[in-house]
Amino acid sequence: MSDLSIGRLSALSGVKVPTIRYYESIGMLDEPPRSQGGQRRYGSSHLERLRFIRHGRDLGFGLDDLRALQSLSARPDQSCAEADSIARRQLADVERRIAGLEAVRTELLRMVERCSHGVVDECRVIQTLSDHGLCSADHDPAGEAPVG
Amino acid sequence: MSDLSIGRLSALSGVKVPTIRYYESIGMLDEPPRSQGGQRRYGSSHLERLRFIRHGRDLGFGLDDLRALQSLSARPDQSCAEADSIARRQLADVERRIAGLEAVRTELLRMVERCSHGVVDECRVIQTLSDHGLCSADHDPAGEAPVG
DNA sequence: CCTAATTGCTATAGCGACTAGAGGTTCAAG
DNA sequence: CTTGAACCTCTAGTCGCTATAGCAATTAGG
Repeated sequence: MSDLSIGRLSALSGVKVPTIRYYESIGMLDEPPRSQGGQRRYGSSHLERLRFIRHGRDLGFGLDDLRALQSLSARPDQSCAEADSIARRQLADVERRIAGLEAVRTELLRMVERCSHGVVDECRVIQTLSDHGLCSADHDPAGEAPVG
Repeated sequence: MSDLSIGRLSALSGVKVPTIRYYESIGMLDEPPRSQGGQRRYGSSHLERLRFIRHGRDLGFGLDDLRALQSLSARPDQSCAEADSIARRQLADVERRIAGLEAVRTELLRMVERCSHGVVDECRVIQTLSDHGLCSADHDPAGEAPVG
């Protein structure tokens, strides 16, 4: 119990102050005790939890997944099959997004390489956007999500 | 002027009906004339515009970028330098996101490969999330955005 | 002990790019 | 002329924050 202010918790966890309060508001993080003046005072368990969340977010997990993983880790005797399946699902999603982005990258490269740097009328960038038929690869639905 | 209903326009462009109305509401797409009963009736210029938007969105461009590119293409005599720079910026962004996702993929692979499929207490998936120190690579801020 | 700067508080609204739902109206085929 | 699919508007919700406003508490220096 290290009695951290929200600012120190933020610095130690790498999670921004408003984000910490947001996590509390949606039930991702336990409400901490308060100082006499009403300011939040955190302990080491909060820091651990926030680091877990931060790391999971960096890996692209959604908050719902992290909630599920968190509640699993509170029951250490259970099978980790569910954790495994969440992680595999996330892996598949990341691989799908990479594949989509690779196709997009290829087409963007073609666009900028062929741009003759002349006038808009002959601009490959705009021509290509106007006519999907000019594309080679398929770069259709790929996927999106946070990655940072 | 082919007098398309919003449903036919949607089918021909690959953009969903509510999305077409949304584009109109934010000024991405001109307001079409209406039938006597008040239903939207589109012409071929709307179809072209929507295909342009759709293709650009597939490539990850934001609506603001597409607005800029669209207004450039309305002035065909100008230099395409700005179009080129928008496309290059988008390319750089895509490459940054790919790099981030590759790092994430590597770590997710490590997680699931090392999972012994036992109990949660020994689960690599949860252990890894709990302790960033177990990671090899950096998989920090990478980037996010739609990818199509 | 006093003050000033920093940090904290709540509450609300906004971001991007849609998506979903309710509850009603118009259109086109038969 | 009926029927049912497609259309209409409007509002609210999604996800994961981020920003702003207008205060109150804490803390470091003198």
